[in-house]
Amino acid sequence: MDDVFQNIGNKLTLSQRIERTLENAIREKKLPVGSKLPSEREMCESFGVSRTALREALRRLSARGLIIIRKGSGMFVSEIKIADAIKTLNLYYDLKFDENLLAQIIEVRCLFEPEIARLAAKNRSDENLAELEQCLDEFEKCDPDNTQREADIDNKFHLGITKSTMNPIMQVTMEPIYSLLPRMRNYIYANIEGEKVHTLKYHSDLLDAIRNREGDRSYSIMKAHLERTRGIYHKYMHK
Amino acid sequence: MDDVFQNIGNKLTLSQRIERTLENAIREKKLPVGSKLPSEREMCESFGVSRTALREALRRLSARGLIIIRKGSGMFVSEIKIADAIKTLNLYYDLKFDENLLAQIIEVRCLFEPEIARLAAKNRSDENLAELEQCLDEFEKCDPDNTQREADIDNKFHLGITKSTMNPIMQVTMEPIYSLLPRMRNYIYANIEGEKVHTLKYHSDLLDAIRNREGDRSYSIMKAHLERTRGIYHKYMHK
DNA sequence: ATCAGTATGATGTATGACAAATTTATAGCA
DNA sequence: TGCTATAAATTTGTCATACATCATACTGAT
Repeated sequence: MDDVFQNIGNKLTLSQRIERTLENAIREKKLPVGSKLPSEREMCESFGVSRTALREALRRLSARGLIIIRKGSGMFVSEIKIADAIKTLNLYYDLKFDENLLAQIIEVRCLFEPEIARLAAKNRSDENLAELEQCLDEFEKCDPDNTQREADIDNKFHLGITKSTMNPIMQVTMEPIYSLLPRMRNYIYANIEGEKVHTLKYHSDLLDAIRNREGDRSYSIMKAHLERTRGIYHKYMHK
Repeated sequence: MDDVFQNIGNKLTLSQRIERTLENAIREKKLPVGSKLPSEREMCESFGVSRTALREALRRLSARGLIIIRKGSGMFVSEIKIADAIKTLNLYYDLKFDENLLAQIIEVRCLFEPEIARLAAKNRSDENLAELEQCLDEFEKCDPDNTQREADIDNKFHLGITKSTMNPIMQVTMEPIYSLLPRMRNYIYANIEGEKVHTLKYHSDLLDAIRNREGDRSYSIMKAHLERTRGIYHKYMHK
C-alpha cells in the first residue's frame, strides 16, 4: 500500500465536520426526508459553533442537494434527485467535451437501446403507452422548422421507452445520455432534409411493436433506427 | 400556458448569483482548470460584495467539486471527476434503497454487459488485456474467506472489460452500476459455496475470447455468466 | 368571518477582528 | 553567489455582532 502515510494530517475544517455530521444523520435517516432542521440559532448552540461555520456547512449540503433552504422559513431535508447527479455529469461533459463525443454516444445507444426496447415491450404499462402515443402525436404535429422542439420530443420518446422497462435503474443509467443530446441538437439528424419522415416511421413502428408486446420486433426496429442515425452521422458529420 | 405567473418572484440570493457567475466563467473556460482564483479580498472588491456572501458561494462551488480550497494557499479551479457525480448517485441510492434494487441491477447488467463484452473484444488494447489478466490472477489467488476483496476484484474485472470498449461514455455510464455493487457485497453470490469456481471459469473464458477478439463468443459467455448470477439471486435471495 | 397590519422568528448580508496555514521576503552565513 | 533559518505578509478559517429581508402567526378592526 502506498497510502500508509496519507490521511493523517488531513484535518478537516470545522465546517466540514459539521457537514459530515449532518450528512450522516440524513443518510441514517435520523433526519428523515422532508423534516425540518432546527434553526441556525439552535444548531449553533447544540454544536457549540459560530453561525459562520454552521452556515458554510449548510451551504455545502444545499449545493449537493441534501437540503433545501427557504429564506424566512427554514431548512428541510430534501429528497435527492437524479437530476442532481446528472447536473454534475453534464458539467463534467462540458469540460471534457471533444469532437468524438457524439460518435461515442451514438455507439452506446446502438448497443443499449435495442435491448431496452425489447424489455419495454415486455413490461410497459398502459400509462407508458399513453405517454409514447402523445410523444408521437406531438412529434407529428411539430413545426418542421422548429428543430429544437423536434429533437426534444424525439428525446422524450426514447426516454419514455426506457421508463417503460419499469426498471428505475435503467432510467437513471440512461438519463445522462439523453441529457447530453440536447446540447448537440444542431449536429443531429433532425435538420437533415427528409429525415423526419423516417424518424416518424420508426417511432410509429416502435410504438406498434411495444403496444403488441413484441419484444424481438421492438429490438429490431430500434436497432435499425439507431443504425440509420449512426450511418447519417458518418456520412454527413464525420469529415 | 399555465405558467404565466411563475418565475417572477424567483429572485436568486446574492451568493447564488455569485456562484452562478463563477460557474459560468469555469464552464466557458475563462477560468481554466488548475488556475488560481483571485483571493477572497480581491473578489469581494471586484464583485462589490461582502466576504460572507462570497464565501458562501465558494463553499457551494467546492461542495460540487468545481473548485478546491486550500487554507493559507488559495482557491483553484478543479477538474471535475466522474467520482463527484457518482457520489451523488450513491447518496441517491442510499436514500432510495429498497429490496428490489439488486434485482434491477442484475437485470441492467444482463442487458448491457454482453454487448459491452462484444465491443470490448473488438476494441481492446494490449494494456486492457494486461489489466484483465492481472485481475484474473488476483482473483485466483485471493483468500476465499475474504469475500469482500473477492467481490472487489470481480468488480474490477468487469469494469476493465467496459474500459476495453475504448468508449469513455460507456465507462461513465456503467460506473455508477459498479459502484453500487460493493455495498451489497454480503448479498452477492460471492459467498455462496462453490460459486468461485464457476466465476473463475467464466472470467477465464471471457478473457480468452476477448484476447482472440471473438466478439460473439464474448457476448455469449458474458450472457451466461450474468444469467447464472440472476438465477442464483432468484434461488437464494428472493424469498 | 375576512382582511390589513403588525409582531416574531427565520434566513441573507455586511463588517470587523483574530486564528491558523501557507507562501514570500529578508537577513545572516558560508 | 547560494543556502538556510527566521520573520513578515498573504490567504483561508472561525467568531461575534448588527441589521436587512422574507415568511408566518397573531391581532384587531370592519
